[in-house]
Amino acid sequence: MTRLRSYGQYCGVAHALELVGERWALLIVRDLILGPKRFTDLRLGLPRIPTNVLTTRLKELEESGVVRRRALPRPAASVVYELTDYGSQLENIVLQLGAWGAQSMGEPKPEDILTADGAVLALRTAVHPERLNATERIGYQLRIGEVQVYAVLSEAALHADAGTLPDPDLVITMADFGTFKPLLTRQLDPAEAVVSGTVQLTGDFALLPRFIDIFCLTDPRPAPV
Amino acid sequence: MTRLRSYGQYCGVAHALELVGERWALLIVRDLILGPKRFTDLRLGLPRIPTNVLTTRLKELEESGVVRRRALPRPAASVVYELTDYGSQLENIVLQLGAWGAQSMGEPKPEDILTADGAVLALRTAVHPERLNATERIGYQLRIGEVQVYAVLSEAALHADAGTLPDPDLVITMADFGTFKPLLTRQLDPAEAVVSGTVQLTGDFALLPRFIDIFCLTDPRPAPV
DNA sequence: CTGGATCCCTCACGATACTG
DNA sequence: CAGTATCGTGAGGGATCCAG
Repeated sequence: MTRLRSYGQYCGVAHALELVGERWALLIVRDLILGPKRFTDLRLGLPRIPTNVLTTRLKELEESGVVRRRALPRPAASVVYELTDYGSQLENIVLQLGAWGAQSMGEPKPEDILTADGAVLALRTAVHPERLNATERIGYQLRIGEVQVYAVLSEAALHADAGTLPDPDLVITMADFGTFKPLLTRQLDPAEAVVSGTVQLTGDFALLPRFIDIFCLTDPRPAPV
Repeated sequence: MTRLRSYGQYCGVAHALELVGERWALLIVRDLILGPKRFTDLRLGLPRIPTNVLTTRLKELEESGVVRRRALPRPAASVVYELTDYGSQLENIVLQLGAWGAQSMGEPKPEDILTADGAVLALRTAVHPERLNATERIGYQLRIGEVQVYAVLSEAALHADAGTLPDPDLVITMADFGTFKPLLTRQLDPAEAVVSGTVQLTGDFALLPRFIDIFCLTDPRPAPV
């Protein structure tokens, strides 16, 4: 049933692509990086995926040892999919691939969506950990189109997730999520964006440059671990 | 003609996969990492690829700005494909993907081949640059099945390529290329392999442990640049 | 409501043959 | 050498249906 199409090469890259190179597979891994998810959650994050393809991919990834299927204990009569240890080793590769792809990403097409997971991933990709300092404690709330995500910098670490923060130091709002990437790549000047109303701020305005500094996709980046 | 199937997400990973996520695409990039290649060279390195698919992929990769098609000057009435600067940024990602895939790679199947490029890539992936030292100068010649590749360590850098070396310090020969990966992952004990005849040596035997030490896929690795 | 299974259609892939 | 042409197959896309 699960026929793995071989590339006919004894090569790590070829074998890796046999495991996670099928269409949709790496996007499933991407969504699972942020934590275990149910079938339906994955569907929502991958709006165009046919359910049969999702089923097939999950089976293949499970068989490959990348994903584990786990039944939740009572009372949640449900099932979650999560990355195995082996699958988790893809995390940095997927993030780097995202950073590479983001460079050549233009305006969003009309049918494109931005998920909260996508925004969180973008923050985790873009962050420059070496620029954080231990004494600093900042809470950013982002509203990007419909999605709400937050980023907390404390103890030289980033905590980013979907949802809202109780007392953010700065709320950054943009109606169009097409604004987000130019901001992170410095194609869009923050000050200008605020003046033109493309980006709206609530809170300590002075924390915006710091945000751009910490989350910049184009600055040279020390190698991730 | 070139219809790019969209994933419908405004996300760096999704966009990256639209550029290089099609079947065979990353293997083409992989082969081009080692330098410009002609159409026929690519065919030889990708033994199972249909020529029309290779043509299509090259066009798509060119359109995506990953690959550049360049006509060679006279007298070589020919064409080569090479990575653009943007495409070259995939190098580390592809190597890391190869290291990830190699971990779960079993015995080669009967139809699998090993190309010289594959072996060179494996060496460049497996090398621990931080273990090289500036004073050391070693030339290894490897014969893995039919392929011949060499690795020269000098001035704390690795030079690996297909072909032969004039005066190697150690020649490492293995008839079956299935032996190569277990050696690099320390699943196969070098001393045992030599005693059993799976691996044959000519030259300074004492340089074999050093080889395994420098090229070890499983040891924790400082982040690549 | 979650977690799929089934059906049908289309197009990308794969194999082979052929050409400038 | 560097591709095009042709054609069959099967994986992906999309809608619908079903069991717990």
